[in-house]
Amino acid sequence: MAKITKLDDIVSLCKRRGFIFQSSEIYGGLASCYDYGPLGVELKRNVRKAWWKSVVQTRDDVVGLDCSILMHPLVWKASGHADKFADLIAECKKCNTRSRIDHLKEKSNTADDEHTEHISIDAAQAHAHDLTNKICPACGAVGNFTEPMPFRLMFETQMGANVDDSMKMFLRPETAQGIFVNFRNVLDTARVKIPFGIAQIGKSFRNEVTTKAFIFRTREFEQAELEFFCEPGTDEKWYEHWKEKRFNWYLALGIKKENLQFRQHDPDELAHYAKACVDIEYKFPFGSGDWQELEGIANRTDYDLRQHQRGIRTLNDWFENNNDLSKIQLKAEDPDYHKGPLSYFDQENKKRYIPYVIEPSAGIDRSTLAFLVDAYDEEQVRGETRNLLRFHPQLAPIKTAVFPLVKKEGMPDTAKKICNELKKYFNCFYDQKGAIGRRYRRQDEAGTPFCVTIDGQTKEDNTVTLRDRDSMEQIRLSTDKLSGYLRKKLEM
RNA sequence: GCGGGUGUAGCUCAGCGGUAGAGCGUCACGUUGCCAACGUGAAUGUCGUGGGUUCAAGUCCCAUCACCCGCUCCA
Repeated sequence: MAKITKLDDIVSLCKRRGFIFQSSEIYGGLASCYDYGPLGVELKRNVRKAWWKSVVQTRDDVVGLDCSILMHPLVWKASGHADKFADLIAECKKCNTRSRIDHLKEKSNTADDEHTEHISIDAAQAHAHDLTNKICPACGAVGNFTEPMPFRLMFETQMGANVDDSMKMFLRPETAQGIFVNFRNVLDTARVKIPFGIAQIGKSFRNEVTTKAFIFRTREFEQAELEFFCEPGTDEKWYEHWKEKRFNWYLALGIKKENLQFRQHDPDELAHYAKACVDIEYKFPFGSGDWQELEGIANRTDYDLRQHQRGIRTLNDWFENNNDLSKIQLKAEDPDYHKGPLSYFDQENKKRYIPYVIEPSAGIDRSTLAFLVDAYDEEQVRGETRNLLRFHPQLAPIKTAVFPLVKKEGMPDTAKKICNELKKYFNCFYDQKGAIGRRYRRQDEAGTPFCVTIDGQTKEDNTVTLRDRDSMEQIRLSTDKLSGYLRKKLEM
C-alpha cells in the first residue's frame, strides 16, 4: 500500500520524478495550471491509449472523433452552458455567504421577486447596481455585500484579427458537444447503426470558482468522453453496461479494488440534462482521505440532440442580432422534433426517434494521478527502503531498461545494440552509469517493469539477464527471444 | 471568497539581523562481475516576487504571487 499520506507528498513525488510540474514555475507559478514532465507525458499518453484501446479499438460499435476546441457560439446557447453567464454573485461581508444577486430579496419588499431568467451580464450588472436594500439569506444582514462579481463558467476569446468585427468565442467546457454536433456527420459517413458510440479525448476549459487540490480540479483539463447512442428504452441497459465496463477498466490497469467505488447521484443533484448519474471515485490519500471523482457516467437522455435541433432553428435570430448571444432566446422545440435533423431512422423496424445517450466521461489528468498514486510503494530490502512504482506494463512510461553490467569488454556496445532493437517496439532506456544495483533502483522509481543486463556470459552463449521490477527476480534469456518475450509480457 | 499555515540547491530541510548550509540526488574520473557499494573531484541558489526599515535583511515590516489545510462554492 502506498505510503503517501499527504497531498504535499504527492506533489513532491511528481516533481522529483519528473511527472508533473507547476506551470510557469520560474515566474512564480500560474494558479491551477500544471505541466507534464518527461515521465508524466509518457504516463498520460499511455492512459489515453489504454482508454482508446478499451473504448474504441477493441469494439465494433464505437468510432472516434477529434473536434475543434472553438465551436459556433450557438452550440453553447443550445447546450445550456452560455446561460450560466448571467450568474452574478455577491458575498455577504458579515457571514461570507455567497448568493446569486438576482435571488436576493429587498428588505422593504415582502413580495417574492419573480424568478429571474438568465440574462446578459451587462443587463444583470445594471440590475444589480444597488444592493443596499438586499438581505443576506443566511444571516439577515442588510446591504452588507461585496461588489457583485460575474461568474463566468466558460473561457472567452475572440475570433478574427480585426478588433472591430471579431466575434466573441468560448473555449469548450466539455468535449461532449462536439460529438453531438457531429452526430449527423458520423451517422452519414461511418456506416454505423444504433446502438453505437462516438469517442473523443481532448482538452476542456472551465472557470471553476475554486480550483485547489493539485490537478484534481484545474481550469484546463483533459477529458475522455464517450457518447453512446441507443434506442430509448434500452438506455438503462446500456447505462449498466458502461458502468461495469468503465469500473473494470481501472481495475484491469492495476487500481486496487479497495481504492475504487461507485457513488450514485441523488435525484436532486443530477444535472439538468441527466436522468441518472454515477461517479467512479478513487480514494486519493489526502489528509482528509476523501473519495474523489475520476469519472462520471450519465444518462443524458435525448436532451442534447433535441437542444441542438432547437439551436439550428435559432440560427436566423443569431444573424439578425449581429451575432450577439446575449440577445438570443432559443427557439421553441418543433412539435415534430422526433423527425428532426438529428433524429435516427431505424431501417429494420421502420422507426424514427431521437436516440438516448449514455455518457462515460473520464478525467484523463485525474486518472493519470490515480494510477501514479496507486502504483507508489515502499518496501524494505536488506534493511534499505526500496521505492517503486508498480505501474501496469501498459501504463509504464519506460517499458524496459538495458544495462551493461560494467563498462568494458564490449558490453556497452552490445547493450546499446539491444536497446536500439527494442526501441522499435516500445520505450526503452539505456544506462551505464553507476553500480548495477543503483541502476535497478532508479528504474524501480520510474516504474520500469523490466531491466535487461548484458554480462560476461552474453558474449559466450548470447544470453542476458532479465530482472523483474516487482519480484526483483532474474531469469536468463537468449537475446533472440528477448523482444518477443518482452512484448508478450508487456502486452504490446 | 474567508480563516490558518508554508515558500532557502533538483528533493527534504536547517539557518531567524552580520561571509548561503547539511543530507539525499546530479555530473566527471577511478574502482566495481547483479540490487541505493567505495574513493577522489565538481556543478547548482536573484533565500517566491516587489517595496520598506537598518550601517547591514532568508532573517523585521508592508504588498503581491504560488502552494497546502479547513470552510465556502462548484458538478
